[in-house]
Amino acid sequence: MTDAPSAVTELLPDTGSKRRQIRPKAERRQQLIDATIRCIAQHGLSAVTMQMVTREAGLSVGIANLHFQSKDNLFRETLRCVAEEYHGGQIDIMEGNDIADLGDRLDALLDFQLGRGVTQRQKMSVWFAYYGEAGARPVYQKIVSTTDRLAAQKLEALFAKIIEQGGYEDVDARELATGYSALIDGLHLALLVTPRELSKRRARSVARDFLHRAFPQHIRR
Amino acid sequence: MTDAPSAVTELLPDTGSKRRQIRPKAERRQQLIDATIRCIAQHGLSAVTMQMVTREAGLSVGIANLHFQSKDNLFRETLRCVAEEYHGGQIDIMEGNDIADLGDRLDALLDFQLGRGVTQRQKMSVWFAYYGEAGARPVYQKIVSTTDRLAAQKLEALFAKIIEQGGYEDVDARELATGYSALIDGLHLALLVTPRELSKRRARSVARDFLHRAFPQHIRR
DNA sequence: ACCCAGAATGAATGAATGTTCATTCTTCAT
DNA sequence: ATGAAGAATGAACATTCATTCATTCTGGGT
Repeated sequence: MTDAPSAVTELLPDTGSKRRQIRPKAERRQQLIDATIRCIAQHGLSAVTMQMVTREAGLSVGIANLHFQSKDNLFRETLRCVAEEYHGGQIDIMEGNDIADLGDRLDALLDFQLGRGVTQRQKMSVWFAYYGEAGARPVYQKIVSTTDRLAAQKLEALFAKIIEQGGYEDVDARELATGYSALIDGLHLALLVTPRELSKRRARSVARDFLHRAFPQHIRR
Repeated sequence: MTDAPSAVTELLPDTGSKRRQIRPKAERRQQLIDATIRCIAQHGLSAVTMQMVTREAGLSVGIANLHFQSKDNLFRETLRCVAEEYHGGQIDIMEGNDIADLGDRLDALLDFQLGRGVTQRQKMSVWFAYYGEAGARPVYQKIVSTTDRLAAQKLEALFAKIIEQGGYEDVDARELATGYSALIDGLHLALLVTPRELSKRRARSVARDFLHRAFPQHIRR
């Protein structure tokens, strides 16, 4: 994210330097996606223009269409990027075996979901901006639901293992996984819309409470 | 859409009649707000135009600015309308004394929140379309949080009464109310974005499960 | 030193959209 | 019947935006 100007390219600190830089396609794409995320967070999806994005990226207007063909496509790819980062992070924690204890693994998941990385206003804004349009745009639904389903399955599997290990009665893994996912989404929403009413600290506490009530042996209050 | 050029203009009663109707201001305002809701649900907030809304309402383009001054204002009023309907409905149930038993009252609340009226795709779409922009638009945040806070207080009070009545230990009313609200929001979101994965029936079941685990004597499985 | 593939630019273009307002029409009190 | 108040209309206007493309520039290969 930090725009380190590639080592010691020039002696001048690049103040207003308009020297044209040629960079590989992949790098420019990421640069534009990052700028799009910042713009959506600051101005809202519906107010974002191509000029805004390219200026934010420090590039010219033409370049967005060069690398993404259209605004629509740029927005789709941005959503895909955010979705993969979020769901990918969850899946890594859930299926990685670097944390042996199941309770600890669940804790790590919660930390990821409500920790610094994900609950930055920027990322949350983007997330819900797209949800807001998803009702009318099947494309967005598809992008999200593809990765979403995989994460949901992993979560259900983790819950099932915990249920088995703890010998919990009257608890359905699928039902609980659905509830937990919804709870996390709802907390993200509250953090975004009414940050005054809910601190991140309390959000974590609320989520832990949910897990504690379901798996008292694994998650302590 | 079918532009029937009224072959028999005068003889038919009013099929495709373009007779100008004059109605009181309040009625037209509601008519435009309803049309706005339908448009947002169908096309997404960012794609809605004034022409779209006024055509949907069966009126001319100029009338929106006559009654709402600007598109921005029309959108604000639409949000206010939806927010008041949702939060008002909840508050009526929670503070009304027509349901004596607290468990039954909670049940009624759940039915309202996940029942026909609220979870219509139309209303949900509008709801989240605004949430999506809320991060960048303080005005929207304010409109929602005003009514939201009141509903949250009522819910907390209801939970507190139930906790007292049931003698539940280790349950904090505020914490639980926050969690329940977040859960409901999250379920709405899931119903909107991945309706294939979650039926309304299962959403209700998930929410009941949450309440059952907290208040086993009041809410049965 | 030279060249050229292709990365980058930004003025120009055309389409779409919010808003205005001169005009038309409806209603109702008189 | 008549007139006035104001509700409703929609063509016109100014603006904004996505997209294009002729041109410029860069860096690596020879």
